[in-house]
Amino acid sequence: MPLLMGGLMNARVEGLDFHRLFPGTSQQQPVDFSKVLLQGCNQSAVKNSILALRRGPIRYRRNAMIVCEGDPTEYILLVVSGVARSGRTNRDGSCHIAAFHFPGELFGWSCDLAHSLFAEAVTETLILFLKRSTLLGAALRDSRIANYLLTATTNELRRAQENSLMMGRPAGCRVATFLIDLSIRMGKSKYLDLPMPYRDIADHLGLTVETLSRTITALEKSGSIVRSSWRSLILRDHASLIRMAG
Amino acid sequence: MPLLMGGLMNARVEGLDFHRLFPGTSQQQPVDFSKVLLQGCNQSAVKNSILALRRGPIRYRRNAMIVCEGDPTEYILLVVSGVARSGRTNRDGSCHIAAFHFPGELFGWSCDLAHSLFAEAVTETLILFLKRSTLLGAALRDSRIANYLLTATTNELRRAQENSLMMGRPAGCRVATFLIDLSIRMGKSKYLDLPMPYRDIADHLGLTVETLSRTITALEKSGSIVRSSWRSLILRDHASLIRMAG
DNA sequence: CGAGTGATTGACAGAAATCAATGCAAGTGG
DNA sequence: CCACTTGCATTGATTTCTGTCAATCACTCG
Repeated sequence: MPLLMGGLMNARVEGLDFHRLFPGTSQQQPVDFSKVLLQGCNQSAVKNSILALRRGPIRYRRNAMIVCEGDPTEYILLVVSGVARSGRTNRDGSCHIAAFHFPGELFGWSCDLAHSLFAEAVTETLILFLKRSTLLGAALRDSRIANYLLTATTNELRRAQENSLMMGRPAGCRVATFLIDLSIRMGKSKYLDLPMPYRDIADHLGLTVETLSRTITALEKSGSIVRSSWRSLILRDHASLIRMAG
Repeated sequence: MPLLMGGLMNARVEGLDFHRLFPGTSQQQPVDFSKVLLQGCNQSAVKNSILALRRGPIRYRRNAMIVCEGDPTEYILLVVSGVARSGRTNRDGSCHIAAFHFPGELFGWSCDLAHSLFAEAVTETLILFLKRSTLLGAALRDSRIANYLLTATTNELRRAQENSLMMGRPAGCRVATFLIDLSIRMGKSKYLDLPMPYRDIADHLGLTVETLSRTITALEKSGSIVRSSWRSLILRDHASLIRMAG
């Protein structure tokens, strides 16, 4: 276990044995939270902000609610492993997923008192809770932490903007954009295992599952992608996908 | 001229006489930039960041380009007066407006080297250019400035999220949401003068001007709003608008 | 006054939603 | 080990909404 191994390995939090919470780790290979944090950013100073840790990590099962809309924004969420989604349920029952969150990503940040979006676990997910006030205090003392938060927020802003621009485009374009984006975020350029059900993707893209299914079938027929197995895609023709994404 | 009157009134910048640039001001009532800054935030410390001012204010005519997509992100933009829009032009010629920006709002922030969106003047607009590197340096020294930037970015993020959620909904809902939001941002609850043409609103909502026009006509027929004159609306039935916005 | 921009209205076409049924795989319990 | 259930995905038929094309109108500006 190289590099950043400070005093963090003793991060037994509130009586929870985190080795049991991290399926992939053993007592011999303790988890370094600062490493997870740094996945999202290249500023090493942020390691200190881990000290703001107060609660967690907590493990959530598939579809488990992490925070509700309207919950006080006491904590900021950091994905350690798995995938989370944030969004909103409309009064008519329809649901819109604003974003998916991958390991190393910070989300749930807000300047309001209440969360404007819910957060749920897409897969089995491990979430680290950072106390908002503590983090803000740390940011006030250490401007490098403030800069980290600024960078994280700016990235999320960029993503949200791209998303809202995409929503005005036809279905094929949205799906192609989503697939490309997902393959980049998951670090795979060719083989893509969708971690979330079609239902979620449709809710994210503002489509119905039926339209999504038809669109993916069309992409397959056109030869841009191949379905290797259940929720496993092969992006065969990157160029044509990018062309569709416009 | 109360309160914040520091040494800022002598803010003659690069040979420009800003009294000529501010139509509403005279030599006797110099403009206090920090006041404009503070419209967007309640942190008085930010006044210092005005020192990062390097270029501007510059006045733009209707539809004038302020920054292009791909321009280096050397400067952050602050709307002093008027309204600006930011967005992107697709290869097929269609245009999406990501956001409108009102006085006191900071935009064009990015962690990338190039602007991902263009910025244009909707009306006659006065823009203050804040040098990115200077502002970042100030943020490093003074964490209160960093916090101001964080707050501004978080607000923009919130707005972008709301926008992308809205884009998945039917036309009537989008228009109602937009009108309510605009009336709040412009500080009017009842009488609403649209500062931008229908073309821009349509591009922002992902609709065509025709659909927008029809939707507004429908809103008028249903009694929710009344058109008092050219681009002037009266929001007659707030409750029903909010109901439509869902 | 005429030209031009921006908004409105109508007829029509096309894309996506909706409704409904089927298929497919994983997990459950006997 | 096998029916059975359940959750997801697919496919087809039909409707609804929105975009497109085209004509007209209203207002502003030169």
